[in-house]
Amino acid sequence: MVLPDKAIDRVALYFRALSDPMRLRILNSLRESDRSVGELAEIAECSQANVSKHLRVLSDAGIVSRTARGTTILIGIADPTIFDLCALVCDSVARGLEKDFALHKALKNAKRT
Amino acid sequence: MVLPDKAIDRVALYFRALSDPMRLRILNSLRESDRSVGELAEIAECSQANVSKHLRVLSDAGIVSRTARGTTILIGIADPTIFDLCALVCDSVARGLEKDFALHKALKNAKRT
DNA sequence: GCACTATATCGCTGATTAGTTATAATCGCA
DNA sequence: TGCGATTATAACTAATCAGCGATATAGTGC
Repeated sequence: MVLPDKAIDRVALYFRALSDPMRLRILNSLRESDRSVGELAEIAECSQANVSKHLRVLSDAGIVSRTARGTTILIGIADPTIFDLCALVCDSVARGLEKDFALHKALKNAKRT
Repeated sequence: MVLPDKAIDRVALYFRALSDPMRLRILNSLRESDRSVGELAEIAECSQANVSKHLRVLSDAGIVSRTARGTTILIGIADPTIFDLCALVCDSVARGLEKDFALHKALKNAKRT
C-alpha cells in the first residue's frame, strides 16, 4: 500500500503530539474529567504558559477540545482514540521491559558459570 | 490511574520514534518483507547514513529488529503493534479531515445565504 | 594480508522545540 | 468603565534533531 506523503505527514504529526511526557501527563489527567487550563497547570506541575502551548499542539492535532465556560476554558478529550493508542503502547513497552529483564537475568546466570 | 514518570517517558519515547515521516515510510515499506539497510535507503530516497540513524531510533524503541545476513543486515518489524497503532491513527486523521471538509462546506453554504 | 561491499558513526549546520518571563487579549463583575 | 481572573501570545534561550559529507568498522572473497 502506498500512502501519499501528505497522509504520512499527518500521521507523523499526530504521533508527534503524543511524543512529549508533559503532554501525556496532561492527557492522562483528562481521563477522569474535563479540566480548566489552570487546573492542568497545577496537576502537571508546570507554568500556565507552558501548558497553554502544549494544549495548542494537542488541539491542533484534534486530540483535545476547548469549551469556553465563562472566563475559564474547559479542556476535554476530543479523540478518545488516544487511550487505545496508549494502552497498546503500554503493553508493548511492558513486553519490551520483560524481555530486557529476561535477557539481563540470562546474562547474569551465564557469567556465573 | 497514576503512572510513574519513567513509564510515561518510555511511552513518549515510543511515540517519538513514530513521529517522523521518514521513519513511517521506512516502516511502511517493511510491511511487505524484511529489507536491507541499502534497500530501505533507496525506497525512502534518502542517504544511507540518514537511514542508519533512523533505524537506530526505531531499534532503540524496540520497533525494528536487525539480523546479520552475511555482510548485509536485514531489518524487520520486531513489534507489529505499530501497524495497529498506525491503523488507529489513520482512522482518526481521516475522521478529522471529514470533519474539516464538512465544516468547510457548511461555511461555504452559510456564506451563500 | 588486500580490496570490496555494507553498515555505523562522527562532526557539523540549520531548523525545530520545550521551557522561561513578560505582556497582551478576553471575559465577568462592581 | 475599570478591575481581577483566566488564557494566549511574544521574545528569548538552551537543548534536541534531521540531514549531509566524510570516515570508521566489519564481514567476504581473493
